[in-house]
Amino acid sequence: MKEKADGGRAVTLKDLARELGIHPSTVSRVLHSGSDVAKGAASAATAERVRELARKLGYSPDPQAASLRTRRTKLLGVIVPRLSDLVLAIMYEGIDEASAEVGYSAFVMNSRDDPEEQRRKIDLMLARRVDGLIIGDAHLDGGLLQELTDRKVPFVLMNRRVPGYPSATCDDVAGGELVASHLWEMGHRQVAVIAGERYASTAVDRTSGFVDRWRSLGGTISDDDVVWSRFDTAGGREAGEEILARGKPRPTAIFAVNDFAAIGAMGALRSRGLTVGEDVAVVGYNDTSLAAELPIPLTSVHSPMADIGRTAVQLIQAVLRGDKPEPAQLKPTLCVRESSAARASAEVAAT
Amino acid sequence: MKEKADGGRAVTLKDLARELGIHPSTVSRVLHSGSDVAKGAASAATAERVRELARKLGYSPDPQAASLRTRRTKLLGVIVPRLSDLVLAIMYEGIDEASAEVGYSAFVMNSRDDPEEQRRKIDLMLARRVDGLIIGDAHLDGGLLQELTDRKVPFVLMNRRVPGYPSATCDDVAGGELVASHLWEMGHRQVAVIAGERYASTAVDRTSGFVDRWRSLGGTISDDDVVWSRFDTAGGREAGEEILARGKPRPTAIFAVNDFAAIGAMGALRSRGLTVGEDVAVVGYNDTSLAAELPIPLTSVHSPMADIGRTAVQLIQAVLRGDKPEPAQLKPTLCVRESSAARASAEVAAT
DNA sequence: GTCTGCAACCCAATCGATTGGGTAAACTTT
DNA sequence: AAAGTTTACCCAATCGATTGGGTTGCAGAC
Repeated sequence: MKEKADGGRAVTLKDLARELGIHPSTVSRVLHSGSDVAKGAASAATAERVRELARKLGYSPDPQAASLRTRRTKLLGVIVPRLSDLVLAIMYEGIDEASAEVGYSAFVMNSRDDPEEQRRKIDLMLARRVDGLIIGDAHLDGGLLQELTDRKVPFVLMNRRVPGYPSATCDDVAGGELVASHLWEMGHRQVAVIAGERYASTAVDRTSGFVDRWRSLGGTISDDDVVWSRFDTAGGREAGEEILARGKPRPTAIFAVNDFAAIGAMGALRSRGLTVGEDVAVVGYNDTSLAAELPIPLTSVHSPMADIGRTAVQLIQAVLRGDKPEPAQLKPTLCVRESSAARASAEVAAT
Repeated sequence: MKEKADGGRAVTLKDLARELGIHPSTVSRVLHSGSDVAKGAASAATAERVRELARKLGYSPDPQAASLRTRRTKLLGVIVPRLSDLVLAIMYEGIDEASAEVGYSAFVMNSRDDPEEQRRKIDLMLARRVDGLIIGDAHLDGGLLQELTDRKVPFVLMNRRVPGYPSATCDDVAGGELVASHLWEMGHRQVAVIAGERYASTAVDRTSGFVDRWRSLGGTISDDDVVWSRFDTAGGREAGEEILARGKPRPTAIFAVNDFAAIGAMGALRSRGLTVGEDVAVVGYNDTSLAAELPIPLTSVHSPMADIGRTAVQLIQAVLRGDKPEPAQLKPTLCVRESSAARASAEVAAT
């Protein structure tokens, strides 16, 4: 809080140098290098004087100037579908913290999952000369990613994965499996899935994890028990209504791949006079803070969102060092709550 | 998507100049100035050649270099309590859009409403040489703000106001008044307020707007009908429980100054076996996307969150131009839903 | 007594864009 | 035709930090 302490301009290396009667480059070396380069650059006594004065005057290096020379901005660009999606917001909080810890700053922008916007935002970030990108809105048909690779732009994926690229995600297949096992054990035999957007690995993986496990347990589930939808509450409501409107026997359980979609589905059930947790079990995904606080608390797969963000920062650091890190998949856990705590009601289960 | 088009380095002014056989400064003037300075700098023909080549090579100016010279970074720093608060996330979306429109980029950081964090984050932003700050987490006892003013750091407040500083907020007093009028009209006479954090103008204004209007309508409300709390769901639940645990007659309506607190309060009511909207009306604030989608849809004061963000950008632009803009207060509107749609039940109202 | 080596610095170019101050040539004006 | 005015540019310094390549002075080696 003092780099402009006395009304005027910020303190520069030159100011320090002048004050101490030494050359700016010496000051730079002292301040810049941990102690390795610092040796040989100045005597211990001088180094101490430099550090002392820097502290006193509240010197803080101008990152603009530094990066002009070093060609590194210590800036990370983060692209998410929308920051008002709680899941992404929390991942971003993880990024923000982790990147600050390693001396980077993060920039976020929304793409609204619109391919054109994704391009535009990436361009904006590159124009700002970010050192690397964390992409939270990757689409499975990733032409864009190939292009970035060709252009040698360092990037990692977060939240959603695309095979062949480094990514930090939840192990969504495992998450889907957890739900399948849980619902099966609770005696459900008729289920439906609100699957999310087809272009997102989160949706695809959670769904396929669920479906595969369900079948391996001996359950049957057909393609039209899987409804693709938007991730938000309204999308979940529509999907829920679609499921209920079908001619088929009503499912005793619904798995929505996202808490917000699950909330929407709960709304649809309620509109039909059905009680969530009694007539129909509902399970969500991500265990957002709301899940536990809903009037009927929502069973949800807990995914370590902040850690996913932190991991993404580690991965991009590795990429910037020139490594090619393996995808990281963090483990989900199931939080069973009232919305799916009761066994499937006998008559229906017997159907 | 092409400034690094052919594998190598980014295109610079010098590259363009060399290619065209003219001086970099001429290129700069052509590209930089809208057409005013451009005239006199180069012939129309040359100007066209420059623009043409710039387009072809995908030239994008290095903002680092530019800002080193111009002392402007075109960067805005945004501080919010937490981005995982949907309200702030949406305001940030407004900022993001509006700032992009005027050629700025925005940086966000979380302060978690912790004064020490606020300082630290502000320092980080200033170290990045942001042109101005948008502060979304101002505390009413604003020593920090005075300090920033003294240091001549350009800033505006958003979401929360502090008298004497430029700010973009919802007219929270008016919002509180809307709720008071509504509940009064619905026949409620015993009410309680979940007031939020004392240090936030949002909490204080909404509460005082409500209380003052309530009294002017002839209602009575005492200090202990107002419970200060955190803004999140857990805080709302605790406050709700506190209200219900008091010896006093149970209120027929609760106004929570925040949707999440309202949801928490709804949970507390439900745990007691009370039905929201029948036994007790609940009203929230902000009309977040969830409000309408809850199992029992929540009456809420709609505040134009994205517009508040956009307005904050306009204000900071004004400050950067040297103006001293007046605080902007955007108008809220009331969205009545099921949680408060029924008239207060007669027996209780008659008490 | 010269030479080598090291410690402790200094110098100047560099990154890319911007900008105040030119200047040469062409074109008017009188 | 001399003087003035435009037009269309160019030059070089500047912003602040970094860095490869010196230089100086002194100590100890031979």
